[in-house]
Amino acid sequence: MSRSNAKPFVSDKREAILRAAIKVFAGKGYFNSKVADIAKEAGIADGTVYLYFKSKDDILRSFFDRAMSDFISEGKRELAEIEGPEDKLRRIAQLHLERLGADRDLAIVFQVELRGSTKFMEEFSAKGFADYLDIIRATIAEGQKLGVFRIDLKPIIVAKMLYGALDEMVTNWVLSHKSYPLAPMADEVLKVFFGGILTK
Amino acid sequence: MSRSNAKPFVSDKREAILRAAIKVFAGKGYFNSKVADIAKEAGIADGTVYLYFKSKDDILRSFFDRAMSDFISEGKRELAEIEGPEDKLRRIAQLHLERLGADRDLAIVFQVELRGSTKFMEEFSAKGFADYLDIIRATIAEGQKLGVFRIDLKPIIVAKMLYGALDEMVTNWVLSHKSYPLAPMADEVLKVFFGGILTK
Amino acid sequence: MSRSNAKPFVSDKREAILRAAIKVFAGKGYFNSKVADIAKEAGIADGTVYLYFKSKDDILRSFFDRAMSDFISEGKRELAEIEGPEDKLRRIAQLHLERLGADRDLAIVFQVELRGSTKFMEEFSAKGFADYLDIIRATIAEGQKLGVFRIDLKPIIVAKMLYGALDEMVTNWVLSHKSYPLAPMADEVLKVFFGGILTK
Amino acid sequence: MSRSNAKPFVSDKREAILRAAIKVFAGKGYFNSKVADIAKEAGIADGTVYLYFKSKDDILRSFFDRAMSDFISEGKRELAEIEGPEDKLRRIAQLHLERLGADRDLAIVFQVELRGSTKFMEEFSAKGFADYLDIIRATIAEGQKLGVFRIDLKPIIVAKMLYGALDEMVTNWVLSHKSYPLAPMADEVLKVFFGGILTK
DNA sequence: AATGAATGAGCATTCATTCAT
DNA sequence: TATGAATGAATGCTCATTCAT
Repeated sequence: MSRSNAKPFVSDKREAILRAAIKVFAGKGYFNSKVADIAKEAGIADGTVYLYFKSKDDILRSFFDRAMSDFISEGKRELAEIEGPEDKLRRIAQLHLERLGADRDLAIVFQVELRGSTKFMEEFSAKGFADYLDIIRATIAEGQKLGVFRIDLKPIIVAKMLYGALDEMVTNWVLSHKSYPLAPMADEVLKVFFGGILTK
Repeated sequence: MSRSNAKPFVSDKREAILRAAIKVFAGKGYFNSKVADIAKEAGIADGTVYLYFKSKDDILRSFFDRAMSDFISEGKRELAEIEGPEDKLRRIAQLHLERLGADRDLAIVFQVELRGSTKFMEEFSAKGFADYLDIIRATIAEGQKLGVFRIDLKPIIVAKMLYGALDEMVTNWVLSHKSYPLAPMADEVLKVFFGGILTK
Repeated sequence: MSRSNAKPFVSDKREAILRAAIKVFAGKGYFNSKVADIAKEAGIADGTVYLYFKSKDDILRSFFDRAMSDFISEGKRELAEIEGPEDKLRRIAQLHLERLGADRDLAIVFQVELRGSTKFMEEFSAKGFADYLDIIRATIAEGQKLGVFRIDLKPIIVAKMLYGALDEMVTNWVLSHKSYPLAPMADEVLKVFFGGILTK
Repeated sequence: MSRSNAKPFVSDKREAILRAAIKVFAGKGYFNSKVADIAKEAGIADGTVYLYFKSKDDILRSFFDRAMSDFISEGKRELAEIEGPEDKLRRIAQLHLERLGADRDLAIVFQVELRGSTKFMEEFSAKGFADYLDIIRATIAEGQKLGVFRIDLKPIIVAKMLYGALDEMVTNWVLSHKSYPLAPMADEVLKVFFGGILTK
């Protein structure tokens, strides 16, 4: 019962293009990348790209959609097994930095290329990104209800803070010419996030 | 006592181009903006742009250089008059959000357009941005020495956290279709930053 | 026995562009010719030109390279079958004028457009042109060795003289609004060249 | 009786522009030279050029007109004092090479820049150049009438030959990276021109 | 006469996308 | 499906020329 006649290869080439695109976008930037560069990197002809994607735009969009929904579903699965809101936030932060820290090209595209136009940004923040932020927000609200987190804070703002802090760690890591592991920074961030910086 | 012999108009046109460019960049994105758009917005001929700037690139760069150095020098001036590190950080956060919250076009360019290419990003983060982050870091280190801030935190990471949190507030504000004042969020951020989110 | 599997069309378009370019350059001058003019003359899209040539410059250069090497190899082939140096020079002069006299556009580009910038001139004189002049020089030196030509003359100067004389015939012919056959002038030139103008 | 209020300064600046233009044209070619380059070389403002010349074109044209008429009137003056056609031709050849050999910039413009477009070429050959060629032709015809030159040669063709030979000497000298005196080549050319290259 | 800031038409080249094979 | 040659719209920048001062 071979699977070789099944449909898995359709997406194999789509996958290859996507991977090639990330590499190319990460290397020279979205606007400076040519479709021909992507095709060459993927080892296919220029025209073939258009059998799998509507446009250059569509590649970036598709990449984001998939990466984000992967990330979110993976996150939800992991979070389902965790009890306390504090541990949940910890896991979110760790996942965030682990995932991006494991693939520099992906991180570059997320932190830099995806931000390069209001058009993309608005579209993205309207999509998966809002979902992501909402998971954090809900966890914080849950913690407040349980009395674990301060009740005088607006959950959405706190969520943005955490996201912003993590995001900045990634951006700095991506732009830094030094090479250091990203994931461990999650704990540093959480130390402040949970306890504040004041001595008392 | 006429001012007519002064030479105030030399930079007037340069200024006009810069303002027009920010407006145009904010509206359609750097890569989608044509030099002709900027010229028309500034009410001058296309070629005139090149009497004041070397290239389209140079306009964005010049804008950033000036905005950043203005911001930093203004910040240093204000901070010089403030005593405690806690108040200093508070003022930094307020200035950050006041300044960007007062000019949406400027904010859009800072939050979105300036991030759109590793080339710009690396150049920018190497310049004024690093100075800015360093001011925050130094203030935190100062607070640690004075015993106001926890000594078990790495100042540079804490600085990035604060910056990242503020940055995220601005980005959300810029992309949001709702219209709300940005500056007040400084206090919300600081509440968490100073005190953490845990109840105890 | 179909030719449909042959690959004869690869250079057909390149050839067409080259021909179109010569016609356009001859008509309005290299600097006044637009790439779009060439494309239209060749019946292709503007961008297609760049599939076959690196730049507008490259078209002129390619034209010269090919014309010159064709000319030289044809000349060498013909000369190989000729015995005496006198007859060789005669054949060179005839070929020179026949070839250019047969294609006015080609002649215009050679006599006028190719001379329009020291950049081109230096490049061209460094290439095929020097080879051409050297063939004449060698033939003259050979004649001197055989005692057919005067020994008190410097071969390289005599070669330049002959070339210059022929060149001037072509230039005059190209610029003249009258239409007369160019080739017959070879004999006129040679009459003087061989015998001098003095009566004794 | 001072001449300082007379009109000589009008042409002083015109003269300066012309000189500057020759230098600039010789250095970078007519099409690559900017009017601003010429103005700077002449030490005046860009706009001032247009007080003395209608256009960039007009500068080149004016230069040629003046140089050519100077050359011809000087030639006629000198020739008037010479008796035999043989000596006349010798003097013409010497003057030709002396004049151009004495001013490399002028030579470059004459040999290279002036040839760069059929437009210029046709105009020039219609003007002073035809006069120049006619002086040579007339001298040859005169020599034929006097029995000094062979009667079986067409004077106009012989004139073009001499001109072409001299022209080639100048072009080679201009393009050569070696530095040698040009004027002495006149005698070399004439040796062939008068006596032919055959031993008998 | 002289200036030089301003103009704006002009153009080589690129590259996302198409389509005949 | 896959190809890659062909397309042609799009644009940053230059520079001859003008003109208010």
